[in-house]
Amino acid sequence: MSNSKLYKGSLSTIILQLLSKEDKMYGYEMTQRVKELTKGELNITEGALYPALHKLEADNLLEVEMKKVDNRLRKYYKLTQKGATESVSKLEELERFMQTMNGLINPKPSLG
Amino acid sequence: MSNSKLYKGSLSTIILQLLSKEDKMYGYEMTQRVKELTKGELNITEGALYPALHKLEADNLLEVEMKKVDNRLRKYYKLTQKGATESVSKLEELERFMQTMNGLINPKPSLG
DNA sequence: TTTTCATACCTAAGATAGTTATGTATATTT
DNA sequence: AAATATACATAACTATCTTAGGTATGAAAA
Repeated sequence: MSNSKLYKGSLSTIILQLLSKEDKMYGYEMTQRVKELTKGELNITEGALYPALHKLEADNLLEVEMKKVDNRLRKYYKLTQKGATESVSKLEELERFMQTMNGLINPKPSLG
Repeated sequence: MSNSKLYKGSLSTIILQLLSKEDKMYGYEMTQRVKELTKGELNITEGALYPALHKLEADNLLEVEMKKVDNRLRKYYKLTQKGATESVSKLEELERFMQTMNGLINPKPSLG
């Protein structure tokens, strides 16, 4: 995924975020999209991605549609209603996380 | 630690960051400091903290000094030279991570 | 033409970093 | 006297990832 351990725990957030911007995507496409959006900084491994997709589907956040393209099978994922809601709260969670970490590395001096 | 899984992988960064601002701290003090700095958003559990401190010490990033205060034992940790260097690179890593995540949730439209 | 690379899915073993629960001990507060 | 705060610690469990493999098709390079 990356040499940095900070990405641990962020994969489902990333997937939901991708799908909130794009109606439907398939797994391999997500790895490529993330690679280009992050200029190679983040490479999602398939061993992490596919289990994560299956879990999101099992949790009813994603639904699947199979499609055959060029004689090759693709599994397109899209957000369910529940998934759309979750993607919003995951985004808020991420923003809260970043604010919190910022407050830790750059503490405001207490007034007084 | 927090209900959010995003903090997973950030603990050593946080510890090093605390110690780059404060000459020496002991474990319990770190949990309290983080709690106040994050207004309760982040509570470091002892089950996570102590093993993390031991690992940082084993990796030669921290050194220990025992002190008896009020008849209670405290283990004060401070950065080694190596730890000071590492705290800087961990900080850069965190900032890169946040930039990357920001680029994912708020992609710049490609020019053209 | 055969091998390699890209596309496209998948799982399983192992590593790692947490949680939850528990233990010890002293000091303070209720 | 009992509960809470201080201060350390470990152990069983869980979740998420890495590493390493597997299947299969199509395109490019050797």
